[in-house]
Amino acid sequence: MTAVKSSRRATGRITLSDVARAAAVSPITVSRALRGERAVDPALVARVQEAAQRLGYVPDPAARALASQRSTHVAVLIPMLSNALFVDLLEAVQRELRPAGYQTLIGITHYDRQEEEQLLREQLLHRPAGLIVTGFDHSEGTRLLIQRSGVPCVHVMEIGQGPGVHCVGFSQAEAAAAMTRHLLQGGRRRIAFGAAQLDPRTLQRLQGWRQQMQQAGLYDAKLEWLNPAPSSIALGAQMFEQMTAQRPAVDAVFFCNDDLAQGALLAATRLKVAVPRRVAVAGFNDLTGSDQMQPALTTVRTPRRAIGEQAARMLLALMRGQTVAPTSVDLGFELCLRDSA
Amino acid sequence: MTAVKSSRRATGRITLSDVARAAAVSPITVSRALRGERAVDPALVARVQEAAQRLGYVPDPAARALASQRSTHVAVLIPMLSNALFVDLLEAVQRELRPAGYQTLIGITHYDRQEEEQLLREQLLHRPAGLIVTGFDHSEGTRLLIQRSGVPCVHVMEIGQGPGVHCVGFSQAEAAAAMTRHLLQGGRRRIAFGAAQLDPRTLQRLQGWRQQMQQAGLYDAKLEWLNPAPSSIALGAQMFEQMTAQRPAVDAVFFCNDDLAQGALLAATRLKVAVPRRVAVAGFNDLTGSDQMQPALTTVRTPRRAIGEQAARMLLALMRGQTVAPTSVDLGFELCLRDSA
DNA sequence: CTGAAAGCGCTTACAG
DNA sequence: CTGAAAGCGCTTACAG
Repeated sequence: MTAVKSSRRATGRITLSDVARAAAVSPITVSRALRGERAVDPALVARVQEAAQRLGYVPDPAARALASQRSTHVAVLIPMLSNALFVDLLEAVQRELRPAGYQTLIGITHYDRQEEEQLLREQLLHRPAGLIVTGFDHSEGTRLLIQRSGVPCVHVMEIGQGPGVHCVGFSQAEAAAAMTRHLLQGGRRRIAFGAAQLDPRTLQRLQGWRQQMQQAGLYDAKLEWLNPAPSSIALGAQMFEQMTAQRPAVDAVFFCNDDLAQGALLAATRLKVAVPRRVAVAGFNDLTGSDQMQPALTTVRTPRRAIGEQAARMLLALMRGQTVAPTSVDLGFELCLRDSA
Repeated sequence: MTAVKSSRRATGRITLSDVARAAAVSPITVSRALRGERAVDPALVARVQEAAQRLGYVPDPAARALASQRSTHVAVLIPMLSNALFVDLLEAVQRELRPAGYQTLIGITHYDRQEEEQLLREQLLHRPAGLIVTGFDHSEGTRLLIQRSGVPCVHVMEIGQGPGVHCVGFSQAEAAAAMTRHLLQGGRRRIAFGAAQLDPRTLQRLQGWRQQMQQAGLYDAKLEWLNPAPSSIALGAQMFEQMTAQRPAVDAVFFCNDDLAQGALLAATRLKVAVPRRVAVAGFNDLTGSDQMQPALTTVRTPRRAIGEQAARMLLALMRGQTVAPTSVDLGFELCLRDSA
């Protein structure tokens, strides 16, 4: 015989007050017991949890967000989903965040700083509990928005921005340098660098290659093959064709991303250019399919799943108000030596 | 000289009341004017809009959701982001929804009906304004949740479920049948069907192939090469190797997805199996890279971007309370004949 | 066409 | 350790 409250705007939803009534405590106590906040009598906590369970109570995210000025959303800003790298990253982030009760709000920036700022502005209206952004190359507006919002933020894919900035990634420049050293050690002298998109991380890889080539006394600006168009298999094929036609002396090409390298290998087959005999080909990221290429692609394996996982965990700690140390986590990389270089 | 309201819990946010004060009307009038709801005196609308603009007012999504029992979120349930198909779909959806003021909440089901139901249950707590789900193969619980929630819903990728169900897609079976007919017309007799994942749409394609083969009097269960593992380039290579070893008489293989077919072409190169001379290879979806393969892959081009766009527009109309006709939109497909078959 | 009142379902800030 | 009151910023339902 329960008296049914019937308001003009009743939603039928089980509320905190319903649980409070069932457990014979005040709504505030229910709120605290369920969130594990402050000290609540363990006996009451048990009673409240039992009642909540029995009634099938689930907190209303909108009400909670309005009252606490903080939602259960985590905004994730990534450049592009068509780069499989970010799909892996995102899946790892979601796998950590969802069980903790957070929803992921994805913003695709298309490698555009203005679009990123606009997206962030929109996301911030939802008062996200946390933020995950790609790299450090942001507009001044973006930087200010992040800072002033006070929302915990973790940067992914890159490392090293001094204290106060939380990040999980690896050194893009060092990874590229390591692959360049491998090519040099293999006896290659005229090692070209093929890059597309020309986003910040690509340029850091370019720097790593440059530095090694200069150190070896082999740097030549003509070996840089840069194209601002989006990275793709087709573009890699096209770049490889042009390169072999215009730079016949090149004995290795290091591509900034595997899709370009895969395209190059397909073009090499078509053009009957012997890989690695005449030209070695190396890629970056170890994307799906690279191990199946003819010859199998030598590349740099990057830990994007681990980055997503660690970044999410770091953010979870920050959102709980904990202090995180170290603030910069370097997850390294691995040379993946196969047959093409 | 404005009097600054200073509450114990002030958030610093510009609110509806601030705009109301500035425009010298009541908050309700501001609410109505800004949403374009009901009839408001055009002069007042202008005054309100001017004030809102000047103060930089943006509505609070949480407050709005709490009061109206409806958020500005649209939940999108898709099987997997590692299938480029769904990335294309998703990008198209976002491109339509974002300018209309809706945020996309992505749920990845991993082709699992129970996970889909769980995700939907979580999403529904956020009172989404709309729902986009993949296909029609849902658990009974999912079906009930959608129905009882009353949230407008559009199904994508498939068509034809009778009235009352909104969908945008194409006939998977017919598309597969068309490719099978092409292979038959090319003189192929022992056409194998290679499939992975075995999700509902893959099985519909299998049906389309079966029906054509039976009609041609060429059906043989041994030609079905089915693997429940996730679709990938590596798996396609492996399946092709096994098939050519165990079914030497096969003169064509029709794969249910391009990644499998790409892997098969790479394996063929490795095994020195002449494509299409000895075995024709066909794929499905025309994914990135298929045009670059050696030989270029013959496949079925599917309109996933158009599907995303149309589905989003249909949903927008439904969310506005409009009636949509027709409720089922068939966007067709296109044979993409290249060199491999 | 416009508004005063009440309410959406939580949490904060203050007391005790 | 627990609670009564007030408030978060909107919209609904009812009047006029």
